[in-house]
Amino acid sequence: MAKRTSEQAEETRRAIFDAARQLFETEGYSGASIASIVAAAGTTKGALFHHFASKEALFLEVWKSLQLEMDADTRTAAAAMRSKDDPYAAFLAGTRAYFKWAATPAYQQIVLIDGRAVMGLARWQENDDRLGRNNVEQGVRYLARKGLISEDGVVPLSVILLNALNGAGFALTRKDPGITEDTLFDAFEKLLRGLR
Amino acid sequence: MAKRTSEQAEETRRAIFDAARQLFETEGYSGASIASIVAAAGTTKGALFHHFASKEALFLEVWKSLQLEMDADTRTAAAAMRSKDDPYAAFLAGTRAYFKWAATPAYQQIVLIDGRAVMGLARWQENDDRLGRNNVEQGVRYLARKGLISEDGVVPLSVILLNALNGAGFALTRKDPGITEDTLFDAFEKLLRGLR
DNA sequence: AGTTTTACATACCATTGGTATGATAAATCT
DNA sequence: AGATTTATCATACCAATGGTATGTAAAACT
Repeated sequence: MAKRTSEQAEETRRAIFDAARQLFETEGYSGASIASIVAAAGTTKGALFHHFASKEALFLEVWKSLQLEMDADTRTAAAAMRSKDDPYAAFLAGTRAYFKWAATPAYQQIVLIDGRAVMGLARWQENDDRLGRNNVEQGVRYLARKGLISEDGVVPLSVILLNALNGAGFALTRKDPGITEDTLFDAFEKLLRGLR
Repeated sequence: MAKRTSEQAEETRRAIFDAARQLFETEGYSGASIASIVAAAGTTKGALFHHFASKEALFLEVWKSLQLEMDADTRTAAAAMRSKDDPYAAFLAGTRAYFKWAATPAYQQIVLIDGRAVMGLARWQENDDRLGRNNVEQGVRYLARKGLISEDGVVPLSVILLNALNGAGFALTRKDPGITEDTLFDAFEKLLRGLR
C-alpha cells in the first residue's frame, strides 16, 4: 500500500492522533511508545513520522487539543453567568467547568502531569499562559475593575489562583474523605470572596 | 580496580548521587542519561546499578533529599514565628521559606516538573502529601483552632493552598513584570487573611 | 502522457536503561 | 593465617526506543 487519497491521509493522521491521545492518557508519555501508538492506529512508523515531526510534536498537538476543548468549555460556562448580579458568578462558573476538566484522567495525565515535563519549563509557561492564565487573569481583572480587589495585584493573584485550580483537579482523583468537587469549590469560593 | 573499602564505596555512591542531582537539575530527568551521570561522577554503570536499583530509584532519592531539605527549612522558619501575636505569622513565615525553595532551579526541575511525571500520579500524591500537604494542613488547622477559619473546610483548603504555593514557585522563574517573590507573597497573604 | 509529489512501508541506526559476567580486593570465618 | 565469602565495581552485552534513509506506488499536476 502506498499513496492514499488526501481524504484517506487525513483519516490516517486522525487514527494516529486518536491512538496517541488514548495511549498518552493511559500509559503516560514515556509509557506510550511509538510502536504501540502506530499498532493501535493500525499503521506504521512511516505514517506517523510523515504526519508528525516527532513524538514530542504529536504529544504537543494532543496537549493543545485538550487545552482548547477545556478553554472553550470554561469560557462558555463563564459567559453564561456574566450578566448576573453577583460579580463573582462568571468567574466561579468558569471554575466549576474547569474542575470538571481537571478531574478527568486525560487532562490530569496529559496536561497536568506529563505536559510540563515534556515541554520543559519555558515552553510550558509560554503555552499555559496563553490559555489557562489568560483566562484566570481576565476574570481577576474584571473583579479589579469592579473594585472588589486591588488593581496592582492582578498578575500574581492570577498565578496563584490558576495553580490552586490545577491542584484542586489532582486532589479529586484520590478518594480522600473531605475532598469532593463541592468542598473544593467551596474552599475556592471562600478564598475568592474573601479578597477585599 | 575492583573492590574498595566501604568508606570508598560510600564516596562513590555519593559522587553518583551528586552528579545525578546536578544533571537532573540542568538536563531534566530524561535528558540526564545514565552514561552522562556516571561520566560526571567518574565511574561506570556497574557502580551506579550496584548502588541504585534503577535510574528511577536514583531520581527518587534525589527528589527526597530536596524535599527533606525544603521541609526542614520551612518548618524551622515557621517555628521561629510561632509565638508571635499575629496568628498568621508562622504560616506566612513558612510560606516565605517555601518560596525561596520553589524559586530555585533544582527544586523546580526536579520536584515540580519532573517529579510527578517520573513517579506517576499515585506515588506523587502519596509522597507529596506526606511533606507539603501535611505541612500546610498543620498551619491551616492551627488557624481553624484560633477560630480564624471554619473547621470543616480545612482539608480542601489545604489542598488549594498547597498548590497555590507550588505554582507560585514556577512563576518566579519567568521575568514577567509584576511577578516577584514579594508581589506573590503579598497576594498569598491577602488570600489567607481574607479568609473569615 | 509524463513528471512530480504525496503517503506511506520497511529496513536500518545510534542511544537508551538495564543485565550478566567477570575480576579483584576487602571482610569474614575457621 | 589461610580459606572462603562477599562487596565493589568494570566491561561486555541485550532488547527496546525514537528517529532516519530508502524505496515505492498511486495520486495530482502540467
